[in-house]
Amino acid sequence: MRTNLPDKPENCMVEVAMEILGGRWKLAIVYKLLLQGTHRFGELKREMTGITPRMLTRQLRELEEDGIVSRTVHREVPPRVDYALTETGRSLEEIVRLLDGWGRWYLDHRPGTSPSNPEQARQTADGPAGMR
Amino acid sequence: MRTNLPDKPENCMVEVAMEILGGRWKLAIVYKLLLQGTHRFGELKREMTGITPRMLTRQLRELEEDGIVSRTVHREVPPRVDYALTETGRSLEEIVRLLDGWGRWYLDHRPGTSPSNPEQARQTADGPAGMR
DNA sequence: CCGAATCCTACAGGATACTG
DNA sequence: CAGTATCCTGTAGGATTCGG
Repeated sequence: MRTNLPDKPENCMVEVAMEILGGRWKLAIVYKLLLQGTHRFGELKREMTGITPRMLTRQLRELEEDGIVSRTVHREVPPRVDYALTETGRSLEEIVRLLDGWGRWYLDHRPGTSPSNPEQARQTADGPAGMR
Repeated sequence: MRTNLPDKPENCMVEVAMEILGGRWKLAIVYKLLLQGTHRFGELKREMTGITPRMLTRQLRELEEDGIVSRTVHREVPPRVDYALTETGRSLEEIVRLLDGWGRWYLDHRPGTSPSNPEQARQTADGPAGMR
C-alpha cells in the first residue's frame, strides 16, 4: 500500500479515511467525477482551476493506487485518457455531498460573517441543508 | 479568519470543508468529543495516542477559531480546561460517522488485502455499512 | 494531448524541555 | 494540569521546462 495506515482497531477510522482522501485536490476530483461522470485529463485540468499538470497527475495516480479512480488509456492519436470513479470511489458519494453541503453552509455561517447571499444559500437555523 | 478560503460560488465546497477539517488530528478530536462528550486537555492527550501537547493545543485552538470547539477555563487549582463541540461542531456528526464507517470498511477492502477480521467488520458487498 | 523530469520551499507536524 | 518555548524535518504541493 502507498501509505502506512495506522492499525487501530479500537477506534476512530476517520484518520484512515483522511489518509486516503486528505490530498489538496483529491476530494474535489472525486466530486467532479461523481457529478459529471468520466473525464479526460485535459477536461479535469481545465475545470480544476489552479492545478498544475504535475499535481493533477499525482493526485490521480494516488487515487488510482488507492482504488478510488480508474484510468483507461485509449491508444489513439492524439492520446486520450479517461478517468472515472471505481465502485469504491462511488461509495464516497454521500460523504462528498455532505462535505460539500457543509462547506457551503459554513461559508455563510463562519464566525463574524454575515450571509453574503441569503437567497442563494438555503441554510437552516440549526445546520447545513440536507443533514437531517 | 484564520485561512483564506477560496470564494468559488460556482462549485465544490468540499475544499472549503477540507481547509477547516484537514488537520492531522482535527476530525479525530471531533470524533472523540462527539461520542464521549466534553473532555479536559489531559483526557484528550491521553486518548489521542501519539499526539504531543503542542500539537493538541494547536489543533484545538484552530478548531476553536473556526467555531467547531468551545473552550472553557475553570479558574481552579489545579487548573481545569474543558473542551466541547459547539453547535457547528455537532453539525459534523453525520460526516464524521460516515468517514469513520468508510475508513473501517476501506481497511478491509483496499486493493490486495484479505479481510483481517471478517466477523468484526460488518461490511457488505457493495459499500461501507450504513451508507445506503 | 497527456503527461514526465527537475528543482524548489513553505509549512504542517513533531521532539524536547520548561513553566504559571 | 495545561499548556509555552525552541528548534527541527519531511513532504505536500508548486513552477517550469521538456518529451512521445
